[in-house]
Amino acid sequence: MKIADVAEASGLSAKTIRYYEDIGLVRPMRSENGYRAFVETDVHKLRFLARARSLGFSIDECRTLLSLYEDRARASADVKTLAAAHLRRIDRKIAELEGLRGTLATLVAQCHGDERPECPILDDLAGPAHAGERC
Amino acid sequence: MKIADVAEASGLSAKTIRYYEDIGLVRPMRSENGYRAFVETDVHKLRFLARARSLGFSIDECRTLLSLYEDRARASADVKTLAAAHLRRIDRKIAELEGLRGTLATLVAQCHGDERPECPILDDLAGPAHAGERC
DNA sequence: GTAGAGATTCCAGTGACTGGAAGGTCAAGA
DNA sequence: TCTTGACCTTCCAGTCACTGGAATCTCTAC
Repeated sequence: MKIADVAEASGLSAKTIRYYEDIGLVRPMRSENGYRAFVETDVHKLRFLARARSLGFSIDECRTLLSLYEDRARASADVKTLAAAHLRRIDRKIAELEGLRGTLATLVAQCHGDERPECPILDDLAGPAHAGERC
Repeated sequence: MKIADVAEASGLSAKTIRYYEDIGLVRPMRSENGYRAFVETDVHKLRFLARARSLGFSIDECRTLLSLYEDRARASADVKTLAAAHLRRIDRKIAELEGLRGTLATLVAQCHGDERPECPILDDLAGPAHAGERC
Protein backbone atom coordinates (compact mmCIF):
# COMPACT_ATOMS: atom_id res chain seq x y z
CA MET A 1 0.00 0.00 0.00
CA LYS A 2 1.14 3.50 -0.78
CA ILE A 3 0.86 6.44 1.53
CA ALA A 4 -2.33 7.85 0.02
CA ASP A 5 -4.15 4.56 0.55
CA VAL A 6 -2.99 4.41 4.13
CA ALA A 7 -4.02 8.00 4.69
CA GLU A 8 -7.47 7.12 3.40
CA ALA A 9 -7.63 3.98 5.54
CA SER A 10 -6.39 5.58 8.75
CA GLY A 11 -7.92 9.02 8.53
CA LEU A 12 -4.50 10.63 8.94
CA SER A 13 -2.94 12.90 6.33
CA ALA A 14 0.03 11.74 4.28
CA LYS A 15 2.03 14.54 5.92
CA THR A 16 1.16 13.25 9.36
CA ILE A 17 2.06 9.70 8.45
CA ARG A 18 5.48 10.81 7.19
CA TYR A 19 5.89 12.74 10.40
CA TYR A 20 5.01 9.66 12.43
CA GLU A 21 7.66 7.74 10.56
CA ASP A 22 10.12 10.55 11.24
CA ILE A 23 9.62 10.29 14.97
CA GLY A 24 9.68 6.52 14.90
CA LEU A 25 6.04 5.63 15.51
CA VAL A 26 5.83 3.52 12.37
CA ARG A 27 8.54 1.96 10.22
CA PRO A 28 7.11 1.11 6.82
CA MET A 29 9.28 -0.78 4.33
CA ARG A 30 10.38 0.78 1.09
CA SER A 31 9.69 -0.29 -2.46
CA GLU A 32 12.50 -0.32 -5.01
CA ASN A 33 11.41 3.08 -6.27
CA GLY A 34 11.85 4.56 -2.83
CA TYR A 35 8.14 4.81 -2.08
CA ARG A 36 6.93 3.76 1.36
CA ALA A 37 5.30 0.32 1.26
CA PHE A 38 2.82 -0.18 4.09
CA VAL A 39 1.45 -3.50 5.23
CA GLU A 40 -1.71 -4.26 7.23
CA THR A 41 -0.02 -4.00 10.62
CA ASP A 42 1.22 -0.52 9.73
CA VAL A 43 -2.31 0.54 8.89
CA HIS A 44 -3.54 -0.99 12.12
CA LYS A 45 -0.94 0.92 14.10
CA LEU A 46 -1.78 4.16 12.39
CA ARG A 47 -5.47 3.69 13.11
CA PHE A 48 -4.58 3.00 16.72
CA LEU A 49 -2.57 6.21 16.79
CA ALA A 50 -5.33 8.21 15.12
CA ARG A 51 -7.83 7.01 17.70
CA ALA A 52 -5.50 7.66 20.63
CA ARG A 53 -4.67 11.14 19.35
CA SER A 54 -8.36 11.89 18.89
CA LEU A 55 -8.85 11.03 22.55
CA GLY A 56 -6.28 13.69 23.38
CA PHE A 57 -3.29 11.53 24.32
CA SER A 58 0.04 13.19 23.57
CA ILE A 59 2.42 11.69 21.05
CA ASP A 60 4.57 10.40 23.88
CA GLU A 61 1.60 8.78 25.56
CA CYS A 62 0.65 7.27 22.22
CA ARG A 63 4.11 5.83 21.96
CA THR A 64 3.71 4.23 25.38
CA LEU A 65 0.21 3.00 24.60
CA LEU A 66 1.45 1.46 21.39
CA SER A 67 4.25 -0.37 23.14
CA LEU A 68 1.81 -1.62 25.78
CA TYR A 69 -0.53 -2.71 23.03
CA GLU A 70 2.23 -4.72 21.43
CA ASP A 71 3.43 -6.19 24.71
CA ARG A 72 1.48 -9.36 25.35
CA ALA A 73 2.80 -9.49 28.90
CA ARG A 74 1.56 -6.00 29.75
CA ALA A 75 -0.40 -5.32 32.92
CA SER A 76 -3.68 -3.53 32.26
CA ALA A 77 -2.87 -1.48 35.35
CA ASP A 78 -0.23 0.39 33.37
CA VAL A 79 -2.72 1.33 30.69
CA LYS A 80 -5.29 2.34 33.25
CA THR A 81 -2.81 4.53 35.12
CA LEU A 82 -1.95 6.37 31.92
CA ALA A 83 -5.56 6.83 30.90
CA ALA A 84 -6.62 7.88 34.38
CA ALA A 85 -3.90 10.54 34.47
CA HIS A 86 -5.12 11.82 31.14
CA LEU A 87 -8.67 11.85 32.43
CA ARG A 88 -7.62 13.96 35.40
CA ARG A 89 -5.85 16.34 33.05
CA ILE A 90 -9.02 16.68 31.01
CA ASP A 91 -11.03 17.29 34.15
CA ARG A 92 -8.67 20.04 35.21
CA LYS A 93 -8.83 21.61 31.78
CA ILE A 94 -12.63 21.52 31.80
CA ALA A 95 -12.71 23.12 35.24
CA GLU A 96 -10.35 25.83 34.07
CA LEU A 97 -12.41 26.55 30.97
CA GLU A 98 -15.62 26.63 32.94
CA GLY A 99 -14.08 29.22 35.20
CA LEU A 100 -13.21 31.35 32.19
CA ARG A 101 -16.62 30.76 30.70
CA GLY A 102 -18.33 32.00 33.86
CA THR A 103 -16.34 35.20 33.96
CA LEU A 104 -16.65 35.87 30.27
CA ALA A 105 -20.35 35.11 30.11
CA THR A 106 -21.00 37.56 32.91
CA LEU A 107 -18.99 40.28 31.23
CA VAL A 108 -20.59 39.71 27.84
CA ALA A 109 -24.02 39.83 29.42
CA GLN A 110 -23.21 43.14 31.09
CA CYS A 111 -21.98 44.81 27.93
CA HIS A 112 -24.59 46.76 26.01
CA GLY A 113 -22.89 46.08 22.73
CA ASP A 114 -23.99 49.27 21.03
CA GLU A 115 -22.23 52.26 19.47
CA ARG A 116 -21.30 53.79 22.83
CA PRO A 117 -17.79 53.39 24.22
CA GLU A 118 -18.69 52.36 27.78
CA CYS A 119 -17.77 48.72 28.16
CA PRO A 120 -17.72 46.53 31.29
CA ILE A 121 -15.50 44.05 29.47
CA LEU A 122 -12.73 46.57 28.94
CA ASP A 123 -13.30 47.91 32.45
CA ASP A 124 -12.68 44.45 33.82
CA LEU A 125 -9.55 43.96 31.76
CA ALA A 126 -8.26 47.36 32.85
CA GLY A 127 -8.58 46.30 36.47
CA PRO A 128 -9.85 48.26 39.47
CA ALA A 129 -9.90 52.01 38.96
CA HIS A 130 -7.10 53.74 40.84
CA ALA A 131 -7.92 55.60 44.03
CA GLY A 132 -7.92 59.28 43.25
CA GLU A 133 -9.09 58.75 39.71
CA ARG A 134 -12.34 60.43 38.89
CA CYS A 135 -15.35 58.16 38.82
CA MET B 1 10.83 51.37 36.44
CA LYS B 2 12.97 48.47 35.39
CA ILE B 3 11.72 45.22 33.96
CA ALA B 4 11.83 43.25 37.21
CA ASP B 5 9.60 45.82 38.94
CA VAL B 6 7.15 45.71 36.08
CA ALA B 7 7.18 41.92 36.11
CA GLU B 8 6.35 42.04 39.81
CA ALA B 9 3.62 44.64 39.26
CA SER B 10 1.99 42.95 36.27
CA GLY B 11 2.38 39.31 37.14
CA LEU B 12 4.14 38.64 33.85
CA SER B 13 7.69 37.31 33.60
CA ALA B 14 10.50 39.53 32.39
CA LYS B 15 10.89 37.15 29.46
CA THR B 16 7.26 37.59 28.53
CA ILE B 17 7.46 41.37 28.77
CA ARG B 18 10.47 41.41 26.45
CA TYR B 19 8.55 39.19 24.10
CA TYR B 20 5.58 41.55 24.20
CA GLU B 21 7.88 44.40 23.27
CA ASP B 22 9.30 42.28 20.47
CA ILE B 23 5.87 41.81 18.92
CA GLY B 24 4.92 45.43 19.47
CA LEU B 25 2.40 45.18 22.30
CA VAL B 26 4.33 47.64 24.46
CA ARG B 27 6.99 50.18 23.59
CA PRO B 28 8.89 51.16 26.72
CA MET B 29 11.49 53.90 26.52
CA ARG B 30 15.15 53.22 27.12
CA SER B 31 17.47 54.61 29.75
CA GLU B 32 20.93 55.82 28.77
CA ASN B 33 22.41 52.52 29.86
CA GLY B 34 20.15 50.65 27.44
CA TYR B 35 17.81 49.29 30.09
CA ARG B 36 14.08 49.42 29.40
CA ALA B 37 12.43 52.26 31.31
CA PHE B 38 8.74 51.63 31.92
CA VAL B 39 6.20 54.24 32.96
CA GLU B 40 2.83 53.79 34.64
CA THR B 41 0.90 53.48 31.39
CA ASP B 42 3.18 50.63 30.32
CA VAL B 43 2.47 48.82 33.55
CA HIS B 44 -1.23 49.43 33.08
CA LYS B 45 -1.10 48.01 29.57
CA LEU B 46 0.81 44.96 30.72
CA ARG B 47 -1.69 44.30 33.47
CA PHE B 48 -4.45 44.62 30.89
CA LEU B 49 -2.66 42.11 28.71
CA ALA B 50 -2.06 39.73 31.59
CA ARG B 51 -5.72 39.77 32.48
CA ALA B 52 -6.85 39.34 28.88
CA ARG B 53 -4.43 36.45 28.36
CA SER B 54 -5.60 34.80 31.56
CA LEU B 55 -9.12 34.90 30.14
CA GLY B 56 -7.83 32.97 27.17
CA PHE B 57 -7.77 35.66 24.50
CA SER B 58 -5.09 35.12 21.87
CA ILE B 59 -2.27 37.59 21.46
CA ASP B 60 -3.94 38.94 18.35
CA GLU B 61 -7.20 39.43 20.18
CA CYS B 62 -5.31 41.12 22.99
CA ARG B 63 -3.83 43.48 20.46
CA THR B 64 -7.30 44.34 19.20
CA LEU B 65 -8.69 44.69 22.72
CA LEU B 66 -5.84 46.99 23.63
CA SER B 67 -6.47 49.21 20.63
CA LEU B 68 -10.18 49.31 21.43
CA TYR B 69 -9.32 50.14 25.01
CA GLU B 70 -7.23 53.07 23.86
CA ASP B 71 -9.78 54.26 21.34
CA ARG B 72 -12.12 56.63 23.10
CA ALA B 73 -14.48 56.54 20.12
CA ARG B 74 -14.81 52.76 20.20
CA ALA B 75 -18.21 51.07 20.05
CA SER B 76 -18.75 48.59 22.86
CA ALA B 77 -20.35 46.36 20.22
CA ASP B 78 -16.91 45.64 18.80
CA VAL B 79 -15.62 44.50 22.16
CA LYS B 80 -18.71 42.43 22.79
CA THR B 81 -18.45 40.75 19.39
CA LEU B 82 -14.86 39.74 20.10
CA ALA B 83 -15.64 38.47 23.58
CA ALA B 84 -18.75 36.63 22.45
CA ALA B 85 -16.77 34.84 19.73
CA HIS B 86 -14.22 33.82 22.34
CA LEU B 87 -17.00 32.62 24.59
CA ARG B 88 -18.37 30.42 21.81
CA ARG B 89 -14.90 29.04 21.22
CA ILE B 90 -14.62 28.16 24.91
CA ASP B 91 -18.03 26.52 24.82
CA ARG B 92 -17.00 24.42 21.84
CA LYS B 93 -13.78 23.43 23.58
CA ILE B 94 -15.65 22.46 26.73
CA ALA B 95 -18.09 20.38 24.71
CA GLU B 96 -15.22 18.66 22.94
CA LEU B 97 -13.44 17.90 26.20
CA GLU B 98 -16.61 16.61 27.79
CA GLY B 99 -17.00 14.24 24.88
CA LEU B 100 -13.50 12.93 25.45
CA ARG B 101 -14.07 12.77 29.15
CA GLY B 102 -17.18 10.63 28.68
CA THR B 103 -15.42 8.13 26.47
CA LEU B 104 -12.31 7.99 28.61
CA ALA B 105 -14.18 7.71 31.88
CA THR B 106 -16.14 4.77 30.52
CA LEU B 107 -13.02 3.01 29.32
CA VAL B 108 -11.14 3.63 32.55
CA ALA B 109 -14.08 2.32 34.54
CA GLN B 110 -14.17 -0.85 32.45
CA CYS B 111 -10.49 -1.62 32.84
CA HIS B 112 -9.62 -3.89 35.72
CA GLY B 113 -6.26 -2.29 36.19
CA ASP B 114 -4.50 -5.36 37.48
CA GLU B 115 -1.55 -7.47 36.37
CA ARG B 116 -3.49 -9.17 33.58
CA PRO B 117 -3.06 -8.04 29.97
CA GLU B 118 -6.75 -7.83 28.99
CA CYS B 119 -7.60 -4.19 28.61
CA PRO B 120 -10.77 -2.56 27.25
CA ILE B 121 -8.87 0.69 26.76
CA LEU B 122 -6.40 -0.86 24.33
CA ASP B 123 -9.24 -2.81 22.73
CA ASP B 124 -11.02 0.44 22.03
CA LEU B 125 -7.93 2.08 20.60
CA ALA B 126 -7.29 -0.95 18.41
CA GLY B 127 -10.75 -0.57 16.90
CA PRO B 128 -13.32 -3.22 16.03
CA ALA B 129 -11.91 -6.72 15.74
CA HIS B 130 -11.66 -7.88 12.14
CA ALA B 131 -14.20 -10.30 10.77
CA GLY B 132 -12.55 -13.69 10.55
CA GLU B 133 -10.28 -12.96 13.50
CA ARG B 134 -10.70 -15.32 16.43
CA CYS B 135 -12.73 -13.95 19.30
C1' DG C 1 6.81 12.08 -25.74
C1' DT C 2 4.29 14.42 -22.58
C1' DA C 3 0.96 15.62 -19.16
C1' DG C 4 -0.61 14.96 -14.69
C1' DA C 5 -0.98 12.61 -10.45
C1' DG C 6 1.36 11.28 -6.78
C1' DA C 7 5.69 10.14 -4.49
C1' DT C 8 10.17 11.84 -2.30
C1' DT C 9 13.16 15.13 0.74
C1' DC C 10 14.03 19.23 3.15
C1' DC C 11 13.16 23.72 5.14
C1' DA C 12 10.31 27.05 7.39
C1' DG C 13 6.36 28.49 10.08
C1' DT C 14 2.67 28.05 13.60
C1' DG C 15 1.59 30.26 19.21
C1' DA C 16 3.24 32.00 23.04
C1' DC C 17 6.43 31.69 25.30
C1' DT C 18 10.83 29.53 27.91
C1' DG C 19 15.73 28.30 28.70
C1' DG C 20 20.28 29.33 28.27
C1' DA C 21 24.66 31.45 26.70
C1' DA C 22 27.60 35.45 26.36
C1' DG C 23 28.33 39.76 27.79
C1' DG C 24 27.26 44.82 29.77
C1' DT C 25 25.85 47.74 34.14
C1' DC C 26 25.33 48.95 38.75
C1' DA C 27 25.47 49.18 43.96
C1' DA C 28 27.51 47.41 48.10
C1' DG C 29 31.18 45.63 50.77
C1' DA C 30 36.43 44.36 51.68
C1' DT D 1 40.04 50.24 44.06
C1' DC D 2 38.52 45.89 43.23
C1' DT D 3 35.38 42.34 43.31
C1' DT D 4 31.18 40.04 43.86
C1' DG D 5 26.67 39.26 42.67
C1' DA D 6 22.33 40.78 41.08
C1' DC D 7 20.30 42.57 37.37
C1' DC D 8 20.14 43.99 32.61
C1' DT D 9 20.98 43.27 27.46
C1' DT D 10 20.72 40.47 22.88
C1' DC D 11 20.36 36.38 20.32
C1' DC D 12 19.55 31.56 19.34
C1' DA D 13 17.27 27.26 20.08
C1' DG D 14 13.55 24.45 21.75
C1' DT D 15 8.70 23.36 22.84
C1' DC D 16 4.21 20.43 20.42
C1' DA D 17 2.21 18.26 16.58
C1' DC D 18 1.86 19.07 12.73
C1' DT D 19 1.26 21.96 8.02
C1' DG D 20 2.65 24.41 3.78
C1' DG D 21 5.54 24.80 0.09
C1' DA D 22 9.53 24.19 -3.07
C1' DA D 23 12.28 21.27 -5.87
C1' DT D 24 12.72 16.91 -7.70
C1' DC D 25 11.61 11.95 -8.98
C1' DT D 26 8.37 8.03 -10.59
C1' DC D 27 4.60 6.08 -12.65
C1' DT D 28 0.57 5.65 -15.74
C1' DA D 29 -2.29 6.95 -19.61
C1' DC D 30 -2.86 8.96 -23.88
